[in-house]
Amino acid sequence: MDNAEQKSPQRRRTSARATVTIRDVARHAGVSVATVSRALRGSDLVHPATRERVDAAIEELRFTPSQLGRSLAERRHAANGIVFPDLSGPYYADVVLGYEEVAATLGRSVLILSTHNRESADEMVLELAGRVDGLAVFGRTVHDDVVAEIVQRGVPVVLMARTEIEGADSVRTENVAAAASVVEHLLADGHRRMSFVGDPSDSTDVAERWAGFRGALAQSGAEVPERTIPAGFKEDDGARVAADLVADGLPDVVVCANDELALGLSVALAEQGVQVPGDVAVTGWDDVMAARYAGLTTVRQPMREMGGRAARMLDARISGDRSEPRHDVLTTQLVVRHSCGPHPKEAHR
Amino acid sequence: MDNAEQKSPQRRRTSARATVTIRDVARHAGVSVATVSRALRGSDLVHPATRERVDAAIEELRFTPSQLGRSLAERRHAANGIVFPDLSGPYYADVVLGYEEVAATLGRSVLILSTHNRESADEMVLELAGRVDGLAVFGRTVHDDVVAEIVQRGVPVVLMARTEIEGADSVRTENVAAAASVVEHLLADGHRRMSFVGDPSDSTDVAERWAGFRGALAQSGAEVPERTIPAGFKEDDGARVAADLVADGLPDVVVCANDELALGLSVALAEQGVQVPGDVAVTGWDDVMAARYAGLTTVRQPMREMGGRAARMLDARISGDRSEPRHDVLTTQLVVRHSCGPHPKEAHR
DNA sequence: TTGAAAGCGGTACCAA
DNA sequence: TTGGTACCGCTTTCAA
Repeated sequence: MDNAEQKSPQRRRTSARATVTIRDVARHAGVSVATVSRALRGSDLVHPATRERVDAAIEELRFTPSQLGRSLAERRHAANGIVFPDLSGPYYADVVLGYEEVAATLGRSVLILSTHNRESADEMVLELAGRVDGLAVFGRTVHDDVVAEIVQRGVPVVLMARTEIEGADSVRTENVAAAASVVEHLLADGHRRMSFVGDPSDSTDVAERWAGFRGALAQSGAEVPERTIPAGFKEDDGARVAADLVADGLPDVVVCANDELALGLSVALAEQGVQVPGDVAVTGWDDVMAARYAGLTTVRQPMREMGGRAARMLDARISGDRSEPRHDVLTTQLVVRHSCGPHPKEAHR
Repeated sequence: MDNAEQKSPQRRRTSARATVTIRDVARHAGVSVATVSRALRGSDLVHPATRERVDAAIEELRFTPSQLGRSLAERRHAANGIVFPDLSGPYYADVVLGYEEVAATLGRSVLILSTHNRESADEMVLELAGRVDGLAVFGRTVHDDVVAEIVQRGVPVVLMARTEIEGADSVRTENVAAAASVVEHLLADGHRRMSFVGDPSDSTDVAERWAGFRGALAQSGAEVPERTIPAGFKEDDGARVAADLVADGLPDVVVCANDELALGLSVALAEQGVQVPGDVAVTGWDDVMAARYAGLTTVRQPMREMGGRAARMLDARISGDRSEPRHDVLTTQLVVRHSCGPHPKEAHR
């Protein structure tokens, strides 16, 4: 009894406590915290009458259990993370949408992190990994060893649009065959001289698209460009390419690594009096909303599904339903629009 | 002494502990947890030699401090939340981008929640509120009383694109004057009969746009429609409106509550042989990427800045730098493009 | 059915 | 400079 007295030689730091805790509820209801906890969890080891008293106390005190205390005790965060290079652009937003949607359904909150090109990206990701039960990592936002470190800590990781890493799941979209189908379509339309805009060292996706592009051209006997025209993923990058293209002489087609690039390029070309597709055909990748309105031929990717799939894969790992890694590849689809119209020479025949 | 013995009548549940704790590090380094904690926090009350031993132990054990333990002790989450009706569409993505960017800079993680139209939205938001130090809430995703409840719990809230609530900060964009400038521009182009598509009861933004629209028309002496043509915010909603519009007779202009609506409407009209802007002019709102490529006249809103602003407002409240609520209104800008070309009659003069 | 108490993994006060 | 230890708020044995 005097034990209780001895127990608090140290005062509470704040005399007026802001938050109502489970202990307050227990005291108010005249029961132990264990009972309150049980009532909270809906355990059937609580007498109905007792439960009523507890509920009343909870109501009266406007008590909300602390997620922190709960998580610490349960040793789980009930939250997943997702890491992006950059949330701008329509592409990532859709993936996050799918991810969040599924995660929410599974009772998990979602923490997002955009690494931009911050120096501190690695640390930020490691920090994030300490706040979640599972982590989705997009593209080359994080170094391989950081991912490995996270996996080793026991946090399930699913990689999106990135080459596989030991111990981590992955979801990607099909690129090689899609690139080939783009090339084949263009060839059928009479186009021959094709350039590829994008930087294969930027991402696995671009590398695969470039490989598929070259492969299909080689197989058809058409001229295969030595290298890509390097560029980022933004409209501005496309605009910059346009200038060089006009100066160096136009090919029949410019296959771009993504839609924003293709759209920026097209606009810049038009400003310089180059007609699309009349003078040069242009294709993109992703099928973002603007591509539809710009009439851009592109490859549609199931972004939202990719996000959802990632969330589900993580859930399976977290809940222990699956332990072997899994690697999914989602199919993509060529969407032919106006920007790749038949080559003039072909059309004249 | 025997006290220590008595202290563990209860075994650890897991014999092989997965996670390395601060106690392990302390033991390994031959110091107390207090010292490890100090070393961790970079306190200068640690002897260099001691610090070295601690660092070595941390390194060797690959110790990472638990965010949960830390948060519980520090009584702060170091995380902010943001609540959306729906993350789809380019609009919200940009706001999140700005929010995350600033929050990350301020050392806070970001939890996102899309309420969609889930029944359980209120509970989900309340749950989220328990995981963060501050919360940004978008539009009418959450009932007023839920917001009030969260504010009362002491969690700073900033409302975005929503009418003010006692005790919460807010960031909005200017709507009334912008709507008036749209109308004035259209009037100057010779358009007279204007319809407004959107549901004012959907959001504060739409209500204000509708009010500005009516006000400007009334002031000009032009015909003021009795009511809006109700519609949601998606392309599909626009398409549905198109059918009715054609059946009921076209006005000179259709002013839409957002871009997606306007774009969906335009496409559907074109499919029915109605020319934009020849037969009817169309305007949108937001200036999303697709609007540029579709040549849609619209009102540009600083979405990204709105997100960033919200994050900063929360930070000020959380850190106690400010206690009185603040309400920011961001300026918007009319962007004239092809879709609202001069009215035919006007053009012929 | 209930309660006491030992965690979960840190932080920070107090005393040494 | 350090160590001991009482928290932070909740969950879950174990015993009654």
